[in-house]
Amino acid sequence: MSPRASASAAAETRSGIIDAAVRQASLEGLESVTIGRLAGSLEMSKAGVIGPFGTKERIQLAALESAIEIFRRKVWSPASEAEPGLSRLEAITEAWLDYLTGEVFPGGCFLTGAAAEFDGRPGEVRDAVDRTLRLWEGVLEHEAEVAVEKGELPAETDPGQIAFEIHAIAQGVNQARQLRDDPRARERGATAFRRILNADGAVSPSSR
Amino acid sequence: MSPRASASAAAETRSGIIDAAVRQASLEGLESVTIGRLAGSLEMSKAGVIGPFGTKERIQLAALESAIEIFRRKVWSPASEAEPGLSRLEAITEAWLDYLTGEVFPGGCFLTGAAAEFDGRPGEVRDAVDRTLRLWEGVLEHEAEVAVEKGELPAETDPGQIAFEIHAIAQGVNQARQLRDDPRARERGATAFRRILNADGAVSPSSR
DNA sequence: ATTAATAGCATACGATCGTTCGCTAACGAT
DNA sequence: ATCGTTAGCGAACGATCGTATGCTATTAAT
Repeated sequence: MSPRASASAAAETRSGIIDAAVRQASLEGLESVTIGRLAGSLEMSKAGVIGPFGTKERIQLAALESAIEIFRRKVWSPASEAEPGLSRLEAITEAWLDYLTGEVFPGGCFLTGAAAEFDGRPGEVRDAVDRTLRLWEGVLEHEAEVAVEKGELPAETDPGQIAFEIHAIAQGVNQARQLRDDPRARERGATAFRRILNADGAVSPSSR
Repeated sequence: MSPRASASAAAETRSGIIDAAVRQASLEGLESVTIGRLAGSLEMSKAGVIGPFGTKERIQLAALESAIEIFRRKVWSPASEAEPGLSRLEAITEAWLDYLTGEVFPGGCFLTGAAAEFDGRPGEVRDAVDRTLRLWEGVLEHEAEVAVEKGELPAETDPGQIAFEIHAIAQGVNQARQLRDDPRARERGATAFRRILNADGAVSPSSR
């Protein structure tokens, strides 16, 4: 059924298309990615672009998946090496700020953009974005839970609230950086994160 | 030069088009507003739709302006009756939560959506969004300043930081509500606002 | 050397995009 | 009653959209 020999020739084409789609979507949104413009920027025919995917929506889904993978590599991977709990949360927020204020995507956080773009439309893209953000906020909540269990955050802390606030601040940093090119965006985010994670009355001030 | 007699016949048509554009844009974004679909939903011809504006971009700008006016009426107006300073900030956050979790726009906060949609494109729409959000954050910052002067917030408070965090939380509430239909969105936002405005060590606990 | 499979191209399709053009009704002023 | 003004329509334009179809090279296996 599967001629599994060399998947490299076509696979490179495929990932080239995805990369171009991610770049285009990061700036103008996933809906504005166009087969014709992809073909132009890749110097291919339109048929050659849509061929490996079959449908524009599947190109969008592949681009989204690729952007998620980049997020995971840039934010989760470095933080996953920290101790679970508060220090991992701190590592996440730091890596997240790097990601948001760095040059990862030319047009800002891909997920945030896709969330805003598709929150009013039904479809697979919207569902995928929803699933991903739910999962990520679940990760944040879990780490906050661990931090509470370890006594690194006050016992009465609501982990879901921590997750919500961290995620909201990240959205604020992204907007400040992308729309206003605010150079203080990173510092503002860092301060807010500190305020969220150093809740007054933390039990053991022996952080680390 | 101006036959200023009755501007009502055409003006009603114009505002009907704008209303339809706002509705459409709130769900699918300003770029996805289409002359043809506007004409369909209004049972008019395409020429009749674009006529009063001349250009699609001017329809977008008019829709944006209308949405800004709605925001002002729903959020700023009620809050402007409160005392400047902390109580006005509290009134703003409360009205903002009403606005975000109510039925004002079918597709969530128009400004936030437009900001995400246009932060990667040049043009007048982007500039207008930028100007508006800057202005609004300036209002928040000013009220925080007054609150500091009045001793309602600690003297070392950074008003810009307060404005940034409030705005970020609003973005988080909007996403939680629109993408995830999270019923706790409002409560999460309210809790976060409380945390931001009740900074530990507030000087005069005689709030009002 | 021949064959089978595959990558990608050229072309074309119907739909829809934003915009333009001329026309027709209706209306207000004289 | 006539005439200018104007709101809005019908139709058409070139461009571009997503997608389908067949073909031509190239490659891998026999």
